Amino acid sequence: MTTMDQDKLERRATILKALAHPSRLMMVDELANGERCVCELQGLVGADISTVSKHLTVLKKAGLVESEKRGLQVFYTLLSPCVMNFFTCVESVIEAHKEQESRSAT
Amino acid sequence: MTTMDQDKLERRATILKALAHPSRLMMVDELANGERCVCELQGLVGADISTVSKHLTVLKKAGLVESEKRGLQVFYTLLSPCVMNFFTCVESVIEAHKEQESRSAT
DNA sequence: TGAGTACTTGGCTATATTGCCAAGTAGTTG
DNA sequence: CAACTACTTGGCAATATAGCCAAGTACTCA
Repeated sequence: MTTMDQDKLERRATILKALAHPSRLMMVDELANGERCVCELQGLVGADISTVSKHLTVLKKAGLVESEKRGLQVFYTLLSPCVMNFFTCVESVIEAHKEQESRSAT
Repeated sequence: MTTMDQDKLERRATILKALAHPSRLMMVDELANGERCVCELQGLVGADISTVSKHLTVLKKAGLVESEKRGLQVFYTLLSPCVMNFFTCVESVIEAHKEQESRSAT
């Protein structure tokens, strides 16, 4: 088959969508350095704890993180550090786009 | 700085968001094989041509593709084939998530 | 057990995204 | 120039996402 399965595309899109938010990117970046509790991530992104919790649910549903409750705290772990490799490419897109824009502005 | 610049996170999110749609993923996948006109991409995704055009605008604004008009047709080109590398990681997330789900269902 | 902490969920509003149709633009060709 | 093709844009309705507050759950510890 030349075209890709609709189901497969949707699952891929779900994962990319989960990453496609500034706060969630910030949390993923932080989790790349090791597990963090929700309160630590809240301190980082500076939103309501319920908002942070919902963002983490999005990441979890996508299969990007897992959580473990220990005592009063819930610790989140990044399951797929390979997503960090995305950013080299993403940055190159940003750089190329900047150049492109300044060229067209000329 | 330990936390990342808000602006940088937003630009990253914009690029990931641009990719985070089944139809756009399908188009990017197709464009990885070379430039395509809008009509070819329409045939692929099977939506209204205006819908396809708007999806392409999203990809273009993110800096992922560029367009060139030649005669009556507009040809789109993938500017950053490195995004194709994302999918190896994305697939591993999907696989790991499946296992995780079947484990927790036990 | 009762108060407190850490987190999740429900409910709501505001905003963004998606996709269609209709209308407009740009290039081609008789 | 008129009709046609390929595409883009405007406008709208349906749906999804984001974020806050309030309420609920789970665990701890005096």
